[in-house]
Amino acid sequence: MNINQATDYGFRAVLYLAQKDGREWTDAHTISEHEVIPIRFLLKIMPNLIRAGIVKSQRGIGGGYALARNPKDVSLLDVVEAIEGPIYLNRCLENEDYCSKHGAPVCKIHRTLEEIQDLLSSELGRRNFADLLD
Amino acid sequence: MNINQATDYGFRAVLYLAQKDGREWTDAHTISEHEVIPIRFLLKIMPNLIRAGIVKSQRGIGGGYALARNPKDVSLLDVVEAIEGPIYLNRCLENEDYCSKHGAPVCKIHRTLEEIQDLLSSELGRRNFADLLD
DNA sequence: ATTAAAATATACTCAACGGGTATAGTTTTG
DNA sequence: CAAAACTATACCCGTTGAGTATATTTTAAT
Repeated sequence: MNINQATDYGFRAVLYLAQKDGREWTDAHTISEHEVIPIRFLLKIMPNLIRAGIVKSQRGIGGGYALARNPKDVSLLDVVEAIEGPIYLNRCLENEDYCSKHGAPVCKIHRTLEEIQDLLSSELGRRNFADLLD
Repeated sequence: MNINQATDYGFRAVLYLAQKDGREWTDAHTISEHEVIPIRFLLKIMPNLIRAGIVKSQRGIGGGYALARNPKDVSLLDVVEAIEGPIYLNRCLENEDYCSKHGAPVCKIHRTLEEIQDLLSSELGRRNFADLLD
């Protein structure tokens, strides 16, 4: 029950870019050094943030990455979902077929976990990267 | 970011026993059939619940499992922790050494995740198995 | 046009974990 | 003592996590 390392690196990369406030390109090497992230791993993670519209990139000399949106419009949930996909506390909340009692009218455990999952999502959605800037 | 299958089975086994309200022993075979849990896997999971003091067992003819406490005194968190161990949203919340920026005075991301983790724990702690009984 | 600096795409590795199964043993009661 | 139960330990095997390697493409400066 936790976020993975890639997501943790993603948080830190986004926070680092948020400090620049979209003014300039920052290359992977710089992010990697400041945030202590293995560079090849970082380079694999970044495209996920780009596909999610959180970050933009520029190739070639002088290129790098920058935030694509205002820090206050990027939530922790955005980053988690960009890297790990949607959050499901229990796999039966992803697909009912996973429930071995599948067909049982409504599972009380299932519903309770769903409530907690919704709470978790909304809490991650409330925190944005502007709040995280000192 | 989810609970594992063993924990889901654990929830269901405990809920099933809660319905019996500690009055009698229920053997693994019966739980396995009613809750559609592979019996050998169930037999591996149960000792975790026993070590946590949630369930008690009796060997021999007529034996089986029963709740060791009142259903209202068993929370979802109790079962999660019995089977998966403590909840850590991020591994740096388990041990600071996992933070590659280890030594950074205080990480804002770390602190925010901790808040959310505490919320999640308390929410899982609030729901007990008496509530889950129809 | 060429070169160098960047990101991108794809594939690979390797250990750990998830989800189970198998075998052998112990306790209890009849 | 035999049968019914739980217990302990060890194995299996596919997937995921975390990261590395190689080759390619885009871009800007010269």
